[in-house]
Amino acid sequence: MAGTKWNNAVTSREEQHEKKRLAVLLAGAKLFCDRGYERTSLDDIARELNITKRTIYYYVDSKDDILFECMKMALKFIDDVIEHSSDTSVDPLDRIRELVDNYITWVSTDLGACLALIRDYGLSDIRRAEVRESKLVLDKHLRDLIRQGIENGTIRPCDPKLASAAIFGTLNWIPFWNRNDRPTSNAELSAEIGEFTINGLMLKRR
Amino acid sequence: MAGTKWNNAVTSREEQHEKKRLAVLLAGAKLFCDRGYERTSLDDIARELNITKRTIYYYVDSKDDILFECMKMALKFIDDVIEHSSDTSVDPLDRIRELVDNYITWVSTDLGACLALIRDYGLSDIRRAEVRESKLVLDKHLRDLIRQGIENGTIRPCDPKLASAAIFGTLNWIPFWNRNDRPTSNAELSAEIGEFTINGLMLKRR
DNA sequence: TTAAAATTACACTCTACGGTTACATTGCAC
DNA sequence: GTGCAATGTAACCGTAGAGTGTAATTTTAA
Repeated sequence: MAGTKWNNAVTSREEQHEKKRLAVLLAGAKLFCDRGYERTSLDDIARELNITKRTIYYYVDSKDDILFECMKMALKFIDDVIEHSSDTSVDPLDRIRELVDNYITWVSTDLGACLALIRDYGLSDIRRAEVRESKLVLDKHLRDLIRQGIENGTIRPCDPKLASAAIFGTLNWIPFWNRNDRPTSNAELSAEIGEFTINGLMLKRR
Repeated sequence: MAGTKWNNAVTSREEQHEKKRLAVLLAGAKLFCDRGYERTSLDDIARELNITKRTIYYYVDSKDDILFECMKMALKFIDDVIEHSSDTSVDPLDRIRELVDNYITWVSTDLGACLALIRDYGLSDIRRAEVRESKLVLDKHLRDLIRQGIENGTIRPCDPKLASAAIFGTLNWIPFWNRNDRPTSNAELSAEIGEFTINGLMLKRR
């Protein structure tokens, strides 16, 4: 029964446990994004998975945990993004472009959207600090790239902090308007939003 | 006593009533923005104003009402913005610039920030539709300006819908990161974010 | 086959909060 | 100085939802 409900291949017990735990977190992420953290009950999540609330507690300790684990997973992606745009032989502007593309793809998933859509009010102070710290790391990274581009001469002189905020604004805003039945494709987002941000940074040739 | 608490000048009863009602709404807006709608209790709002919950109900019918009235007030500003950028003798790009500046100023207030920060989940279907409609009107207006700029030749060819979304992204994101003890000034925001958005739209001369 | 793991059923506690009420009290406006 | 508006006090109700305890049942890896 459980096998069919959770739709898992036959694997070791431990693997299955991890998979099911993940399913709980993902269902949470989806619902949190769709209707907000506070307005999502554990029964909602249970219903989404065709299980009982009690089972959820078999995999996580609390509702807060679900949110926090989602955010932690989402934030782990940041390492990858930074990694992917850290080849110093590539022009900063191109590295920014790649970062933007990766971020667009990520923020279009339920897990990624959590970072933009869900405020961190519900988290404990320590956890909130942890989340904010991770976000700040990425922000710092982008600011650095912008700074390099300015020195480089490819990016117009500007305040890297505010330019970074502007870019993350366009990116984080995507799930606010693009979560619907007929979302704009990532390719299109990348083409238009990507172009917009790069253009916003670029030096005008006169 | 009431006079000191609410800090009102001596005026007619009706005026005072309206003023105090407004104070309730503004206090609500502030707290909703600071800690989220769901996490703000009516007692919180009452405490903020040094009054009792009972008094709040003397001015509004429900918590929902507070949010809705805040949003309605915030959205009324949209008419002004559209009005202010409707002088067809001015270049579309300049009109966009003015719209951006006005929006930055507005979104930096508690009331304006409501529009960006607070999701409309809590509202009834009718009210939510009303809010979304108003937002859409502004969105359409910006898209129009962009379209005109493209025809004009001052704005590079792009999808007006996505360009508009990108711009509102940078703008709406401001209260997400700039609500703190030492916020970046509107002037600076306007200079940097404004420049960024305009630059993002502009045609590059090669 | 079997023991452990996974899941359910379900009743239950506890708390927070929205919303309401009755009544008393204050104080302004005319 | 009287009457109404405004506010306070202090209960109270109802509900929703997080989280728990436990026993029974089903599933499944070994």
